[in-house]
Amino acid sequence: MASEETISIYLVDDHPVFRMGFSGLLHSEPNMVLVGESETGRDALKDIPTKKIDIVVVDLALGDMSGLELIRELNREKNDFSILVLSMHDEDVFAERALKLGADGYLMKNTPPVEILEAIRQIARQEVALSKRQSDLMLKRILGRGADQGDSPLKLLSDRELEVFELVGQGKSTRHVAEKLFISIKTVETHQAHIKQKLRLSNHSELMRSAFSWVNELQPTN
Amino acid sequence: MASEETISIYLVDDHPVFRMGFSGLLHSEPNMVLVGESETGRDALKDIPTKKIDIVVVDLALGDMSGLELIRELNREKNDFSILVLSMHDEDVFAERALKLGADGYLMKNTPPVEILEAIRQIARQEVALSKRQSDLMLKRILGRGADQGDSPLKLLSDRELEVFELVGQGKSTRHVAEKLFISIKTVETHQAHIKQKLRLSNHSELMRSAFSWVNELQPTN
DNA sequence: TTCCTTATCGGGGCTTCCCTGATGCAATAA
DNA sequence: TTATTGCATCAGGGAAGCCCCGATAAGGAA
Repeated sequence: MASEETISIYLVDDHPVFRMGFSGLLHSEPNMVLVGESETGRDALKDIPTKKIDIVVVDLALGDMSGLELIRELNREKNDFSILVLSMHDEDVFAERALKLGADGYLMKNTPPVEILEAIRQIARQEVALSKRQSDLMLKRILGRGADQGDSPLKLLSDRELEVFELVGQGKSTRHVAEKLFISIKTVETHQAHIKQKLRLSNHSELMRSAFSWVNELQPTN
Repeated sequence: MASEETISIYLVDDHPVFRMGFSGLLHSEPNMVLVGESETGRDALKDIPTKKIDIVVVDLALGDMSGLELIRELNREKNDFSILVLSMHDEDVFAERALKLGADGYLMKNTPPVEILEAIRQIARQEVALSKRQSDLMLKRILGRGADQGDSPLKLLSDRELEVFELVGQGKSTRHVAEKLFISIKTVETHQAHIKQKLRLSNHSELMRSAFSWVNELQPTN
């Protein structure tokens, strides 16, 4: 618990040059040690259980499997390490998903090294590590409406709004939604406006992106 | 010209940890030296002309501008360095474009370090450096016969169309795309229309969905 | 040269976005 | 009982976007 304790780190990333850089970065830190690394999700799943590890750092693009999948697999069995995602993927899209699957932090790969090290220390203290921007966004979303909805902000939507949201996610136009529901275009527009308010989406593009990714997530084993 | 000669290398990449790894990699090579690096395209365009450089290594995702644009800019004026692209972007989509814009090699970031060093040596010898797979594909195409555009329909898109597609995938409005590219809204609309034709997308919703999933590399657009 | 692709734009009609409203209904709180 | 709140429905109007019809100019290929 004291800051003197050495943090054991395992890296899963399919970019050899990045692994070299990460290794060098940890070498400059006296109380961090890289205890192993692997290039693929499969290797990681074999290797990690054989070691004593505090933090697993994973990329999301792994060649053989998605990093998200790896996180799910790692957390399927009881373990005593934490997970930090270090990826070039848009945090707006993936950070929340990664945390839901059991990650403890999410940083983009262009994050300055000092901040990466700081995030590792945070996670070692059992805290959650996110960029200021992203953590603010999530807090706003979760605290914004009180303890009303525990998990999904979609619970804020009324039945009718959810119907509209789903059709938007299927790529339907405003007109098409109106015809499908036998109501006026103007009414659909109002529903869309309310959805944007409730989900804190600033324009129609964000609404569509949100709806698309929601519709696409209906099948995975959550 | 002889293999004894030292090769001066400049790196443009927006991932600090990757730059560290690359720097370490070159340190292990006696006849290669890293003479400078920058994080953005703008900095690179300022810095590079002030140095004596043999090879510029560039990433395609640069934050402030596209790496393709940087290559075009670098070659706008006469120079005496070669360019190696080192990117995580799909080589099927980008390798040929990069070469046409004046790059001398294209490797994916998950390439083993030895092959990266070998590519640098090849380019220093004025050869072209590509993965075996990619060079075979290009040869086949040039020789007239091959599975031409069977794999990724994105290859059908022109450079400009791909730029627009990417911005759409980032949730940018038509107006915003136009401002970003310094062209008329009408021109952006034309590009969008051509993209829809080439990718067989029937309306703007489908275009957005396709672009979203592509930029996030969830699953390659079928 | 002729043809094709690419990149750039315009007109005009229609649709959608976004804002400010409104109405009626039902459930709940004061 | 009255007031409030949330829900679902709709209108008007200006701005923006979509989608069809074009066009022009540059560059490469046949």
